[in-house]
Amino acid sequence: MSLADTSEKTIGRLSTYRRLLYRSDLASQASVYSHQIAALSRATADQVRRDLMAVGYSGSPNKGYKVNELVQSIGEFLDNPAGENVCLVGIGNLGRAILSYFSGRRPKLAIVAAFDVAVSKVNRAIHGCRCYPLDDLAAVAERENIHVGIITVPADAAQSVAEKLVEAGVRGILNFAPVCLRVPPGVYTADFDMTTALEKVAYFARKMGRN
Amino acid sequence: MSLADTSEKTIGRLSTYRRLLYRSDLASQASVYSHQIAALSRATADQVRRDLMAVGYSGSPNKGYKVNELVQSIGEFLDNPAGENVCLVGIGNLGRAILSYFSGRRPKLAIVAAFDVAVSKVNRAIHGCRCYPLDDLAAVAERENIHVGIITVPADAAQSVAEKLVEAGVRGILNFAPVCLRVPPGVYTADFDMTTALEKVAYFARKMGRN
DNA sequence: TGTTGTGAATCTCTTCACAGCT
DNA sequence: AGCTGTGAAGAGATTCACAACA
Repeated sequence: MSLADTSEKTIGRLSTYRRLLYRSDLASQASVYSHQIAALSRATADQVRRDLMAVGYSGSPNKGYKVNELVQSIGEFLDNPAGENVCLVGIGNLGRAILSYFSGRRPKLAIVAAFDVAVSKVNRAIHGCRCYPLDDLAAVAERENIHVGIITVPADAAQSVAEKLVEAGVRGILNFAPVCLRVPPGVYTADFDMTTALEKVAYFARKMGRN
Repeated sequence: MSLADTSEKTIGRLSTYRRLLYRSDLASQASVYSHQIAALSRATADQVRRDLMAVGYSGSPNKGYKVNELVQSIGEFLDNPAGENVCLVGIGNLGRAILSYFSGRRPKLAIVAAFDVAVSKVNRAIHGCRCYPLDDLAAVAERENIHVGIITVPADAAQSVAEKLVEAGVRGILNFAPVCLRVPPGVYTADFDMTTALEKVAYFARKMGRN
């Protein structure tokens, strides 16, 4: 339980290490070295060890880290022990794809409600997730104890949805709309824009060709 | 046309500035100050000016930047003047959502082909994009002059798809599968994992609540 | 006065280097 | 010998501060 803040980059990498450990053939081994984790991810062995300092789990020299203990320690560091209920606003193509992606995947980080303004899209279940009218957001968020939200509405609706989420008690927002949300202090926002991601890839693909 | 490398972060922000300028009410104004761009994005005015140094477009003191010229200069810096054709591999829920997202949006950065191994999904058009069997990738990539790819296949197929893309001449990959791709030097890869993105938001949402 | 463009300082993150362990 | 954990150095990104300008 370190008191120092952990950087966004480290948190992202810890999440990645855990996920890669689940899947890889290393999961069947009893123990793993930092350089093996590095080989799976985009990190160096140094960086892996540095990141693991934050979680406070120590490996042993010459034996490395016990895989199951390491995964559990990362979980204790990253996850809310009580679980985290998430909602999604905007049941379009992307919203549905995300519901499908998370469906039944992680009980401790589950999308438990989806919202939309369109009457035709609500009052049913999509990929196991209940859909409600946007007007019910505050009530459902309180009832279901939701503190994290995903925004997949069009750009011009995103800011207004963000404000409704904050008012409903949401403290963290993952935003896929192509705007930068303005939220009060105490609320964390991550913007992910598909166009920017693709433009970056196209730019560096072209630049690397030059050398 | 600066010879110095520009950082990934700056490229991402330049893409963001341009996108925000398109949409905001600033687009109708003749000129814009760095602090106005900063207010739309998550950057500071200092950072905006520093980033714009890379594109080589100069504003004028007391009048700022001419919006149309600025947008055009960023375009000349970021975009391939010949345009960039993109393909997508993996026609699942997420793949279809991405096809829909980019459909008709940017002629210079268009998804012109989609691929899947499932026979039932190919030989038709989705959101205006032609779908082919994965085996046709090399032929179609050459014919359509494709050098950027998007991966939306399951985790265990992603590495193999990445290798096929590279062999077909792709130099940049945007990967949505939850693995870190191994690609040869000269190929640029960006991994975006939805679970990691959401876990980061949940983590910081919880931490901020403490203070 | 209020802005741009940019050197210099600061802050953050990564990598190096190595002591200590098994 | 080969690993972990970590102080210290180095690299990279951001912010400060201010000259030049309109």
